[in-house]
This record gives sequence, structure tokens and C-alpha cells, in this order.
Amino acid sequence: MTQYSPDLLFRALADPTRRTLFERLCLDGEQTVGALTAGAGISQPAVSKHLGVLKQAGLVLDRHEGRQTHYSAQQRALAPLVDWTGRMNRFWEARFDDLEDLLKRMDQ
Amino acid sequence: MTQYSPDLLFRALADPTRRTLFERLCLDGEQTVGALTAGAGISQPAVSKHLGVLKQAGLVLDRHEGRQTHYSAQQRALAPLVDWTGRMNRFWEARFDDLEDLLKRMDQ
DNA sequence: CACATTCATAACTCTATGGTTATGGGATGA
DNA sequence: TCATCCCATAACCATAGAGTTATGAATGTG
Repeated sequence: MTQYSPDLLFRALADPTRRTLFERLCLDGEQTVGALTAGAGISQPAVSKHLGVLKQAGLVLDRHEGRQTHYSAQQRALAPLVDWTGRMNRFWEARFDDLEDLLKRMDQ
Repeated sequence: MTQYSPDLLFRALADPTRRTLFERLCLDGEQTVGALTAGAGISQPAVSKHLGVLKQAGLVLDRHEGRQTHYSAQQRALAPLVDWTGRMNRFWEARFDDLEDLLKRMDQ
């Protein structure tokens, strides 16, 4: 059962290794665990665990084909993160707008 | 010396307590450590440490006034985070465009 | 069937970190 | 001056988590 909270997303993406894995999947598309392990600089079980965390956060999908597992990025999962940053900036804009309004009213 | 890497940002925002502090500063504006401690559910030193991490990531600014320190959100610091998510989505769009091109060419 | 390959899980270690209490330093007020 | 207040730092503890090796389950291959 995958959740899609900002908390899980931030925590999943906080680790640089995991972020790199996710980036590779975004840039180069679907890949097997073996391919991801090559060049990751860590053991295969470590990669599997990271992929598990990413999957739990909804950031990747896995597809089983024979004895290998293909992982792919689920970029839509970034939506809550974009929303969150948007909310934080909206308030900045809102306060900026308020300031503008204030200045306009003072100008009259 | 504050840095503005995505890594520091993700790590700083991965902790829910820190994220809540940052949100409060975004929503309610500048506040003292005492005000932030009230309602945080943790001790004052813990809040100070969190604020230190946020400051290190460039997410907040501090202003000393008498014996109290006022913290405020620096929303601009979220830019690298927005860029990063944008890059991840751009590649999705790019591949989507490629697919569209392919379909158009197949249609001819 | 026997063996190899691919991945996931288990069990464990070690470090990073989020929390605490104790303390100190600078500013304020009596 | 002396006591108080606000905050930061130090020292410490406990847990989370990122890595490891060992192993097993499932699949492919001789």
C-alpha cells in the first residue's frame, strides 16, 4: 500500500543515493536492478532496499519479467512536492500582493 | 557559510518538525524562538537546533534584536528544489514529446 | 535434474541525528 | 549591581537508517 504524502516524498528523496537512482530512472528510463546496481557504488541488496523505499513513496513502479525486476520512475508522484513548494511560494506572493495593495492604497 | 544545494534542502525538509517550523514562518511570517517553541511540542534547544539546520540550508534568516532572535522564511531558497522537480518532469515531457513525434510520423 | 542467475529478505554493524538536560553569555529591568 | 529572561551551545542518550554479508526463492539453462 503506497502512500503519497509530502513526508514520504521528502524522506525518500533526502538520501543522495536514492535521489541518484530516481534521476537515472527519469533520465534513462526503465532499468533492471542489475543495471542500477552497476555504477551505484553499493551492493545489490542496498540498491534493492533503496528501490523499496522509492516504491513505498510511490516514486517508482516495478515490473517483474522472468527473474529480473524492471523499475521505472513515476514522475507524477512528485506532484505533492510541487504543490507544497507552490503553497509556500503562494504565501510569499500573497504577502507581496498585500504589500502592493497597501502601496496602491497609500498612493491614492 | 550557507550553501544552496538540493541535497541540503531535501535533508533539511525531510524532518517533519523542521518542515512545520518552516511552514509556520512562511504562513505567519517572522517569529522569535520563544514563539516557535510554544506549540512545537519539543524543548527550546531542540527548536534552536532545527532552526540552525534550516539556516544552514538557506531556508531561514535570523535577525538579532536585543536578547531575542527573530527568524523568517527565505522562500527563494526553494528555487533549487523547484528546478530539480522541473528537470525531472521536463524529461517526462521530453519523452512524451518524442512519443508524440513518433506517433505523428507513424501516422503519415 | 543439476546448476547458474537475479533479486529480495534477514540479521547484523555502525554512524547520523533528533531528542533530552545542564549550562553559559548577552540583554533587560528592578 | 543583581536577578531575570532569551537564546545558543555542550554533553549525552536512544533510535533510525544506510551499509554490509549470508541466504533463500524464483526463474532460466545445460
